Amino acid sequence: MSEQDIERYNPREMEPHWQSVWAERDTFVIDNNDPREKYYVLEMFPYPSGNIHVGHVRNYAMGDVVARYHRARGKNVLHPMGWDAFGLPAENAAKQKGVHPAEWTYANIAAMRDQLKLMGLSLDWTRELATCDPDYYGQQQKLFLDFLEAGFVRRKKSKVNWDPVDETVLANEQVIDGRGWRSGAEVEQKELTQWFFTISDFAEDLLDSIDTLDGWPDKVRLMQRNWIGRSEGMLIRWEIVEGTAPEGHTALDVFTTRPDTLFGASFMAVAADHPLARAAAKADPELSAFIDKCRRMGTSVAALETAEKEGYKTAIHVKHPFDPEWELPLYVANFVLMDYGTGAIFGCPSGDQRDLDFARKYDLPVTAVVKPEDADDDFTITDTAYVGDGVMINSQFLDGLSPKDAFDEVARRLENAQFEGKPQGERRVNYRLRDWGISRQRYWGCPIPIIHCDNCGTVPVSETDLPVKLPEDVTFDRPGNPLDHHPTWKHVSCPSCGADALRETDTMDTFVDSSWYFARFTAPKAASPTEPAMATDWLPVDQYIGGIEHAILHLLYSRFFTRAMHRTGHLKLDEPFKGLFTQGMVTHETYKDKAGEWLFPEDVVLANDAGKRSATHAKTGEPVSIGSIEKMSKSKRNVVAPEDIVKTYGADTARWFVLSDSPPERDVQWTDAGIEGAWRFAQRLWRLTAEAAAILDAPQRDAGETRIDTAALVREAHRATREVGKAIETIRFNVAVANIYELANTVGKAISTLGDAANGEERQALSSAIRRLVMLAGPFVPHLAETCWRRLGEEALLAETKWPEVDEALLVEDTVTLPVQVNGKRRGEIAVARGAPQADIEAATLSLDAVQRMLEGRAPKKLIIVPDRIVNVVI
RNA sequence: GCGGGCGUGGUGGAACUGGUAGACACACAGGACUUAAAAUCCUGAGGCCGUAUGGCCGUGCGGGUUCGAGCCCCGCCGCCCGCACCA
Repeated sequence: MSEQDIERYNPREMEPHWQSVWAERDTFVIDNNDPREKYYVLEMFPYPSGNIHVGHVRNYAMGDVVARYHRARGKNVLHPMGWDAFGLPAENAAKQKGVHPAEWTYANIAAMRDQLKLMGLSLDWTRELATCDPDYYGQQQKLFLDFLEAGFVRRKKSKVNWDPVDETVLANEQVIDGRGWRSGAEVEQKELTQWFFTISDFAEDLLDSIDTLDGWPDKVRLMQRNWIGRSEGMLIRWEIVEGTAPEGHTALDVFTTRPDTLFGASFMAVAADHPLARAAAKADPELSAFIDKCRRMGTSVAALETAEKEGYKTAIHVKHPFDPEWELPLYVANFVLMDYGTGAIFGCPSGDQRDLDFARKYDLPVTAVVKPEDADDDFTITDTAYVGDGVMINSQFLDGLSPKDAFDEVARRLENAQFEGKPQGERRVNYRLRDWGISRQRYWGCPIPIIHCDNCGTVPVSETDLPVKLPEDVTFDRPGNPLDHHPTWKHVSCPSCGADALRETDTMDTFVDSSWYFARFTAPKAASPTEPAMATDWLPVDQYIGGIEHAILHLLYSRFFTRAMHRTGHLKLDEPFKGLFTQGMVTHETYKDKAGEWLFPEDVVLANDAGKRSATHAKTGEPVSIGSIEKMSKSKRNVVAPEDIVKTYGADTARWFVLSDSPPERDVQWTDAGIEGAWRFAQRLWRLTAEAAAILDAPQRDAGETRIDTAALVREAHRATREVGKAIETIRFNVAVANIYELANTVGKAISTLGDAANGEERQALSSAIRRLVMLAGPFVPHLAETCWRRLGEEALLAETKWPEVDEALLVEDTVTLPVQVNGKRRGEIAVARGAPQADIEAATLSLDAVQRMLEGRAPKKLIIVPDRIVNVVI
């Protein structure tokens, strides 16, 4: 057959064709009543910025492979797509371009939907949702009200992280290095009344249940554990020496994880915002000034690291729980945090470096209370605190105990001691996890359905009045929240007493929107937040795929939401995501011109001269310096546009490239050579199919000799089927790709040996192998595979065809090649029958030249035979 | 500081449960086809020595366990990530 007979595969023609065929046939629209086993695969939904980037391509290509594979395995697969559509960029666009956030957002969604559709993803678009749609956020308001009623919502005054540029509140986790995660502005402390979800009440369950999430990466589980931050300790009540503290303050509660070091205490310290500090400051201007100074202290890493431990000594003293004569001074200290534990500590300088630094600065006593096992009895602390295990010293009745036993002894005694009608100490588990503040002073978010009435306080909006819709006529010409500036929207009458009242003008953190969308997808048009029966059928999500940047917040919030929705009757499970996969980023080289300006890859011409790479500017011809490989970002201009790639090479090639080579959890580097390699493979798969089809279409060659090892060809096809299936199931797409290549190589060799016709046996083997090759490639390059499938004479759509079975019996070879080692070094190999008797293997081994040479006539000391695996001769 | 991960050819990476290290791909070199180029196909290749049969070395470094270690153990080095004044 000549070259001309095989046209090149043209994705520009075939990709839209198959996409319209799938759409017309509703191939990917699911039927809830389908009795087959259900499988839910979900990729983290995108923010509608207006453009799909290559990272999205990789994320959605992965999900699509999983979806198409499981569909081929005969499952009813839910694979939906939606838009995380609320958020600040829409308001920024409104400010900068004068376009309404809704208009901007929906235009972006339309553009991105078109781009996504180019990729040929097997999505059920009938379930599409956008969080900015009142149909969605109205249901979210319903959830809020149900949570409020169930006690999962609190309103409290709290110090908040205020972003002065965005004029909004940020969650602790949205503050990175003391700066707003979006604006980058230095965050200030401000006190506001805020709405909170009581996620901290769920801390224990959220922590313990991590153990059950065995489909999650260990790394993410660990990150969540650390974030929740459980620590076991004691709450100890210290008596304040009468007359030293302001009226009404008689006790100081302290949380400690080291009650064993109680006899090493030399001072007490409270946070600047501690009620006792505030009370004392009223009569002490100097203390008041110190507290102000603490508040002004930045929260940036630099500020924290350089800030010296400082304290202000108050007149207040407390009594040691085990010795009423022992009085300790109370400091207000800048390193004590108000929102961890009780905001008060006892300082034990010998056992804590911070306390030691503080003690040295203020000349406080340092008593060692734990000495290392092997230290002398006169063990003392100089400039390093001892935090390790050992033996208690200088601690009266605790002397000689281990710290752990000392802990128990202190707990026992203080639990039995009474102070102000309560035990003086109690065992207590403390969590680092704080409640989730959701109030945001923004327009483009879900309104909090609450009305503030002077008579009735905070009144929930009646359910029949939901959704509380965002007003459309808003302006962004001044800073702050447009809802607050709106002339009429916030003025309503109280649902309870009818008096004039005000709407809550804060909207919800956008993390709320993404905390339950996976559940909404199971019944996206339901009149309630979920249809519990549907949700029960589909959830948990079998495979969730997204970026590692959401390892903590989004996933933790979603876990909390699922629990809260369970308790309010919307769901019947606690854990939303059975399988989780966090994929790596897409990176690209960076380029700079002589002036140090970043350059787009398309403006750079690369040259490779015997391994030496150089670059010049495409237009000016001036030299360009090649910089480091970085995550693709607009600021560094090291981006490629998926649309351009799809136009040039087609979606299949892009999909194939982002899934080849690099393990999915690792970063992948985008290179021209890589995408061209993928393009070549696509053409090769098409050519192999066409060549195989030509042989199969040709008249059968008369039964003559069989020129290829047909058994080996079929075996390789089955082996590849097994390996590719295994690799997809374990999300190792690069391994799947390698196995597809191997099969392609084998098929290619067979075709070139066969020429243009084959005998019956050869035809059968070739037909089987090429069909399997196309089927295995299907989830990765669906349009191309569909085209090949048709070329092979198949009538049905590949997308509706079952995954091939693996005949394990075919994979067992009759003879095996055993490597033969001498003293652990490979010296040769023998071919024996599978399961051959030891004696045969021994004989074959000993007759090897290499073995005989090494033995020099001696008998081997030992002969280790691992059946069907390896032989090792020990001399 | 605390916690976790990773380290394999020129490059991305494979390697079952401790059993032939380097699959597969990229880049490279040589060859075929072509007026030429592109495309395609074939061949080669971890390093060192050797014409070759072959030998020695080799998975960050140093030790150890084992018939056998990329994989297990101990001690280092380097890089990456998460958390970080959390009592």
